[in-house]
Amino acid sequence: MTNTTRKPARRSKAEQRAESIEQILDAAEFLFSKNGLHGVTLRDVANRIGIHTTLVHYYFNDKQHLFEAVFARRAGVTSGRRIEALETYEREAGDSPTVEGALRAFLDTDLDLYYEGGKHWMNYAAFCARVSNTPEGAELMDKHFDPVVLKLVGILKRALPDYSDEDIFWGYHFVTGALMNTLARTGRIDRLSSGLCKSDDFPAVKDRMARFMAAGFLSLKDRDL
Amino acid sequence: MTNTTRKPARRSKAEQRAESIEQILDAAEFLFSKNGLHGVTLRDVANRIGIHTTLVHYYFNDKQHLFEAVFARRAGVTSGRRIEALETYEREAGDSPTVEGALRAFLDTDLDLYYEGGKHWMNYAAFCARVSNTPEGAELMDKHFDPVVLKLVGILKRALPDYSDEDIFWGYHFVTGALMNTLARTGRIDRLSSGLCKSDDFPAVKDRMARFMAAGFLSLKDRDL
DNA sequence: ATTATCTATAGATCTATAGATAATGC
DNA sequence: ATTATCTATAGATCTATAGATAATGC
Repeated sequence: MTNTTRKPARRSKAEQRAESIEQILDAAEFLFSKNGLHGVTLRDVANRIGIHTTLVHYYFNDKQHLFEAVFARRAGVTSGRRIEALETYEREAGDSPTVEGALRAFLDTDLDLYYEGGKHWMNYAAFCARVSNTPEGAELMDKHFDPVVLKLVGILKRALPDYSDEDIFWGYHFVTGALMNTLARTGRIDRLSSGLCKSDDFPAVKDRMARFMAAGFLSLKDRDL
Repeated sequence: MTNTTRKPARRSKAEQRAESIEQILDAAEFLFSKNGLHGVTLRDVANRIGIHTTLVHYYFNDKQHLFEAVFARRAGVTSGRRIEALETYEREAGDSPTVEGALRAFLDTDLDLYYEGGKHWMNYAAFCARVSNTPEGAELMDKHFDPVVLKLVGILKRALPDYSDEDIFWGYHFVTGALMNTLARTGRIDRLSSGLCKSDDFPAVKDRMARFMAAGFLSLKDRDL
């Protein structure tokens, strides 16, 4: 076996730095997804990858910064992909976008990303869901995801021109709740259904979710209240 | 002013015990709803009501027991009320229950309880939502809420006799996600909608939710996948 | 010379327990 | 006599920092 078939034993400092940072972020992402900001110590993170606690400080200063770095690392990818999918759909649909079309661009694109992205992306999904209803997570959700959500809302308004803004926003509120419950993968649906449904089965969710939610939106027409 | 118009200055030991326990549970409920199990210290709880930390130990042994006591205190009430509402609906609907009717018994009954129950019930709602996707909360959800959920699922199956169990359970999964997002009252919908919608506005949710979700269930008929 | 990593440790905080004090209950 | 509450404190753990060590980079 020649030397060319294996990685060089020596890594440049830049590579070493990048690798350490990624390892720390991966470990933190997993642990935060399970236990939240306060349920994870810097020691937990360091122990998980066999480094010293102080190295986490060296790279991230403190726990809050580490938390925000975990959130930010993948936020741009999911947000960017969905914005792109929504813009593509808008062009295709022309003057007559539908609720289901917009929701497919928004939801299916994201579910695919996590499901096809492997373990780390699934951890990130759980992380987002876990922290979405915490004080720490709330402002990060606003900061990173407001643009893509408002893009979706804009298309929904065009698809439902006679709807009030309140109806659109409350509909989105239901959609995001259902999505977060999916991303969290708590195993509750598995236990409730005696194993018939699996929390990890994002394709099963994708098969149903956009259609389900689109019908929900349409049902709000002519509410007699 | 005579003595009969005011409460007696002396409380019996039983009263004193009950009052201290309630105060501790109220404080813990509020703090856990904001920061979760790990984000709250026993000192935080004690300080909030001006007692010594050790008194929390005296009544609840440790933090985990306090947490479970907070969960359990009101779980029976919400579960019982909804089971009763579902049974009443079943009797009224006879052989032809509807999805929307079942969901109204399940959702509206609960939203009313929190909204009309005042501050403490709203805190409990946020507490449940906050911990529903945590390892600590998951098993408590199972333990306390499985019966009422399975009751709802049973009626939904009768309302949708040609549906697969998977479709029913995934539909419930969407419903509970949207409900938890409502109970959490994170303020995100407020900010997204520039104040048009309010997280606290449970009547607005009640006006839309059962109808929205019922239409979602009905849309899953004849899925071509 | 610079930077990645580790050693040692200070200082703060948290949980939990033992035992004292003060009130109620019989 | 019993029980609600407080005082004092042990022991564990956590964050954060200062400074040493070992590797890469020029």
